[in-house]
Amino acid sequence: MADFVYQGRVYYSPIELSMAFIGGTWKMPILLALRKGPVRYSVLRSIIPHITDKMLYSQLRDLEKKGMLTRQVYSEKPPRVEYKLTTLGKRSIKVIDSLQTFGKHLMKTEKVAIKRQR
Amino acid sequence: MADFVYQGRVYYSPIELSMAFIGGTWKMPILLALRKGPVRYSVLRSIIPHITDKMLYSQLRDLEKKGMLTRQVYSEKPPRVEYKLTTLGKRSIKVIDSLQTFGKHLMKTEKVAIKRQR
DNA sequence: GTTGTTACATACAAAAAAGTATGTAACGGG
DNA sequence: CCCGTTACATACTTTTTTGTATGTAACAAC
Repeated sequence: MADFVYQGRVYYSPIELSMAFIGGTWKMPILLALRKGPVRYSVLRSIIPHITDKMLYSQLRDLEKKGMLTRQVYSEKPPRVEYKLTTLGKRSIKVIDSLQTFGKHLMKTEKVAIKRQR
Repeated sequence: MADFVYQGRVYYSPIELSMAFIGGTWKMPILLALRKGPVRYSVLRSIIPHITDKMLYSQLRDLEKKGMLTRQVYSEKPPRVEYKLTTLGKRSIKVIDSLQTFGKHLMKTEKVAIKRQR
């Protein structure tokens, strides 16, 4: 497989390209949060544990740029903005489900300690 | 989902744990290279494009530590070492296939430019 | 006895990703 | 008129990941 370029970066394989679309700490949690339909910015921030404004904002922009989701602004008094999966974004869900299934299996079989909440 | 700890690191979700096992630039190419059976160190280095000794070595050690593969040493004159998937490693293959399928789809539909070899 | 092969191993530097802190604009409520 | 909410936006720092360069030990071939 020959190397290729996407958005100014070099990739060595289709897998690497995949990871540019759904990899990193926050893209998959964001995509999963949108699987049932459009969700507001503030809701995303509240339902995704630990995420900060900076990461939510920058990952949403990146996912939008890559065609994984669309941003819809409603001109209301307190502004309302909703994010929604595109067809491509929906296609990524089955891949993410596969990763999640594997991760749940690991949690059952590996030495994983539940962390106390505080 | 509560946070949990594995090998001294905190994870927020099963997906993050999955990525610890197969994520990064080199783990998936290595695992795929082993799908048909045991492969020697030198063969891995020659069939995985762009990988360096340092990355191959450190990723093999990490995958071994995580129980994804086993290392078998044959005491021969020029030493021979073979790496082989465990049951867990084999289980990861279907997840990686899913990512690869998604990546191939992206290559067909996104603005991807093939890079000239040199 | 110099070079080559096999399979690592490590020091150090660069690059990429993520986190912290702070700010903004347009309102609305009290 | 000060505070809170919504949805960003940016500067800066820290952490993590990856890459570069170099070295080693045991032979074997020439």
